[in-house]
Amino acid sequence: MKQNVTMRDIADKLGVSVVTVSKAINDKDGVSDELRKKVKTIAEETGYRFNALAKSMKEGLSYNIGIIVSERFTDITQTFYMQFYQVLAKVLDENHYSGILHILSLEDEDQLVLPRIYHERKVDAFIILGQLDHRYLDMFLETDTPLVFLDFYTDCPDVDCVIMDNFYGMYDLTNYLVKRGHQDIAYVGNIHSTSSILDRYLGYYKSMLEHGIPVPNDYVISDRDDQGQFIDLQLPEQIPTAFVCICDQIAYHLVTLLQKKGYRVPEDCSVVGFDNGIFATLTEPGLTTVEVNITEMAKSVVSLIVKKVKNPNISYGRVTVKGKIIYRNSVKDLHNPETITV
Amino acid sequence: MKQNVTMRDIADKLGVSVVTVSKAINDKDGVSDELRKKVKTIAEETGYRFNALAKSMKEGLSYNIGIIVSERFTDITQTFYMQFYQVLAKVLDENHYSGILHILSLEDEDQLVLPRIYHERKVDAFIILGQLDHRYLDMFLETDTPLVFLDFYTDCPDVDCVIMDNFYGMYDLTNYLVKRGHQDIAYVGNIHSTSSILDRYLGYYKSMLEHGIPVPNDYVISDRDDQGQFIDLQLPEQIPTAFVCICDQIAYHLVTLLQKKGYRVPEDCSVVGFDNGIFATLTEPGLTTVEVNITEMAKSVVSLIVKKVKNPNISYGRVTVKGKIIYRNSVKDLHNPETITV
DNA sequence: CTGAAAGCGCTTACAG
DNA sequence: CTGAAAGCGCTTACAG
Repeated sequence: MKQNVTMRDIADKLGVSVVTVSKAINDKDGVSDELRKKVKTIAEETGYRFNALAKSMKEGLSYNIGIIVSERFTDITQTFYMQFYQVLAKVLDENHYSGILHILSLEDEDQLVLPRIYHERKVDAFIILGQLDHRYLDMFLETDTPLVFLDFYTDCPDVDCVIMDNFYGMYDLTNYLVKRGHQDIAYVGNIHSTSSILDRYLGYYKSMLEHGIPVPNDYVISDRDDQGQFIDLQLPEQIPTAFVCICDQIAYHLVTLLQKKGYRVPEDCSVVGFDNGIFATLTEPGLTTVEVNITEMAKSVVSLIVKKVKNPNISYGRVTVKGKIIYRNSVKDLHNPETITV
Repeated sequence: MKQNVTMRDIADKLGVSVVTVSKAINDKDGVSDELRKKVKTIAEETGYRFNALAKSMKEGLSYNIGIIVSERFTDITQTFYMQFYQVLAKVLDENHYSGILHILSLEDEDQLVLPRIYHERKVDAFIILGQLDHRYLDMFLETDTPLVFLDFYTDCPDVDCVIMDNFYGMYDLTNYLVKRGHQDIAYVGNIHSTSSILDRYLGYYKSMLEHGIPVPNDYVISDRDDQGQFIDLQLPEQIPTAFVCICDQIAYHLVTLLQKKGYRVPEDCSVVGFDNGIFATLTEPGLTTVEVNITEMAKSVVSLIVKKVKNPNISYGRVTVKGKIIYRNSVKDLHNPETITV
């Protein structure tokens, strides 16, 4: 088999032009079916592989999308964004694009260094997965590159981003607890850490307001300091009947803590999480939680990106994707204390 | 700022040729320092970005590497390979390459469908991360693409692969237990599941043989069936003083199981894992385990790949990377029963 | 030190 | 339906 078979080779073999071969291979008009078939047969026989680079060169499009994730989100316990990346890779592939992951180091983020794949035009657009420093984002937005933020947003409504519907997700989850008879519901999470987390809090708060349930000060429990480091949880004197947690990981810690103190979950106290990640399955019982619809978000963001590559001037703004409650056994039904299930 | 600044634009602005601009930008000989400086200044001012595609076109190299991971290894609890991918992306970037992840679906693996990035020549070589079906591997090896296997190997010694030194890793870990006075050591893992796991078993077995310690039949406990599905662990009638586990995940399950049955770890029974992944930190106490040196493996594999792209005919065979024992508190020192630490 | 020519493998727009 | 010409943005090899 020859090393690098090109359209030229096929053309020569058939005594036609490369233009014709190109049309045949790409299923374009302007070739007879007969010739097309011949071309394809020869292509098959010679082991011809299309050279996407050459096409890219001509079009000025690489059909690659850069995906930027801060180093901060990649430690061993934070697997969520890598899970996300994986789905993105699949969805991009289905759309004939490839994803190139760029882990942004803390130094580069601070020094406002753009990735090499930007400087070398290796990608047509970027997806920024997870919050970055404002200065970095602002700088990035100044470039002419199509950009979509994924799983976070900024205060500028024109910037395109795809986010989970945190607000209604948590609202629905809290309503679920109320329907199960809970009135004493505490909230665990630092509401000042990210916009998503604040939105979740507001969803909880809306449900509480609507049901006329008071939220005492010590019922809003911080889980991390403003630098994002986890801190010890300060439980209220009187343990509530239910805890709503910002994410599964902190719910996992809470369940462990409660069990250590001798409380049974959900018999003595119900706990719900958010994300439906690995931590939701590690507690005993498993956590009732809200599943982030990663696949749907990936599809949205890819469809936005593809459109933006073609027309960089359109703005789509904030796109929201619904979550879904996953019912496990961490919630007690106070109306029917015997049954723990849904 | 002009949309697409090219070397042509810079050349025109300076009244020189593109050849000169090219040399200046790429720090090649044949331009005066003075001119070079001018070129770089203009490049900066105009927001010129190098077009890697054009270079690739000329050289016939994309500077992309495909990384193939089976869908099988990407579920929510298996974060190891994504962790690996992340490090690969960094190391590739340092070497001026980019990584393109391809999640291989079970169907494509079964139907022997090669990835799109292969057919479109979007990558110069492939890293196959994690065991695939033999038929698929054989087919892949038949193509002219440079290929390196990562974290597994086959029985063919010529095929390049980078693997963790499972044998000596487990050998050292078992020796450590023996030095701490353990004589009653069981093994948890299905030795028929992968070559790595078999090697780990053999490392354990070598240590036992060397120390003249017998291994009763019920001391080799399977953790999964031959399809890779986890099964319930069949503990021996008499609980040994220590368990050696194939991986942290199964060690985590074992610790949970033992604790449920009322055994304390490590007071009543010591447990060690392998991988130093997320599960090693989720037990109480944390697991003593062997750390797979992901960074070192990534560096090895990238260096191999880069060499193979330049010279596809060289074969490097099996390259082994040493692991490292991470000491936590899951092992009791039988010689000094008071102290649990190292 | 500087640059004209040729070419990487394809596609587009146009002519026949 | 078929194809000659031009070009995408660079680099290499060679001439001056």
